[in-house]
Amino acid sequence: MSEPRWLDDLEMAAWTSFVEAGHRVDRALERQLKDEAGLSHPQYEILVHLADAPDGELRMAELADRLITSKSGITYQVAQLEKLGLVRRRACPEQARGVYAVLTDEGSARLRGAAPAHVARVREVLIDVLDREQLAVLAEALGVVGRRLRAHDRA
Amino acid sequence: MSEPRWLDDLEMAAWTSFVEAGHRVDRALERQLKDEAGLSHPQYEILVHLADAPDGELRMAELADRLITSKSGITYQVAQLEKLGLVRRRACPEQARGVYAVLTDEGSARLRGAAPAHVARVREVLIDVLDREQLAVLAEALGVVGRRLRAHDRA
DNA sequence: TAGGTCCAGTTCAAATTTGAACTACTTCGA
DNA sequence: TCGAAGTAGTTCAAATTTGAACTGGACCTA
Repeated sequence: MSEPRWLDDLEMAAWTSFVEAGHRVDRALERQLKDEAGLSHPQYEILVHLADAPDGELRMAELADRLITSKSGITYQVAQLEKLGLVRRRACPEQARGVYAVLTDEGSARLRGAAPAHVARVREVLIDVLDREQLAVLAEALGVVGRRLRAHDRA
Repeated sequence: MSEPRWLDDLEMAAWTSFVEAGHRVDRALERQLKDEAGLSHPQYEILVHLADAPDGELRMAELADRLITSKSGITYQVAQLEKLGLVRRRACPEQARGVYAVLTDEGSARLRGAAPAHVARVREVLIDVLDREQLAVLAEALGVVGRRLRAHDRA
């Protein structure tokens, strides 16, 4: 290991802000969803990604990749959502070992009901606090960071 | 609930980038610390905050606030670190019910050993990917987001 | 077509995290 | 000086998360 290059003041400020904001926003939304929709954040995210997908269905591995969590975590959370009747499993017709998670009508309704309050909170804690220029830089800068790691994670 | 104001393209891009980057960076650092230092991210963070504090000690509640986690979570992780000999508990002399977590010499040494590789990874995944202007906007924008929520959390 | 290697998901045990009691001390206010 | 409310941490059970092993097919390749 060579000489470490420590972070200067600006770098440190960017780093700590990023970490703190990430954690606090997470917690705020976790609470909001639990209180107002009775869903955990991972559960809500699963519903969102399914709703976005064509036919409201996605393979388990695809879900794990999008939620940035482990395969077993997805198995568990999809099982929870299945108990709630919000998601259904469907064997993949071609790939024998494949499984689709499918959004049910009830899941879709639940998501529609939960979304407005969730979006309102997202605005309140993040979006509406920033101006357009800041949003643009965030989108661009963190977009690059995310894509680099995503590519690396898949490799 | 009034009409929800949905997110426009820019807002949505900022939001999803923020969430994805947050999760992926977290995971990358989690792995790095576990592999190269044998510490979990929360454990590492505790050591960092203690090292920053005067006399290397902090009250349990103060740690919980800085790590943005629950009180019981701190009790648990400090217990883990105590088993490893990296942290020690000390009764607070004045407030009878108070407890300090204190960084031990061994904890301090472990942190010094772990820091260079950790910083290198932080640079690799986030800092060195961005230019100075982007870092400045990140620090400013997310700084505001974090401080607002921190104030709210304490209230 | 036998044997090897991947793959997609699941299962399992262990570690962690959470919130809700609970414990004991402190601090007020009457 | 009594008792009600607060504080600071801990404990506990339940929920979640993780990685490692496992399962059963699919896909080579000789």
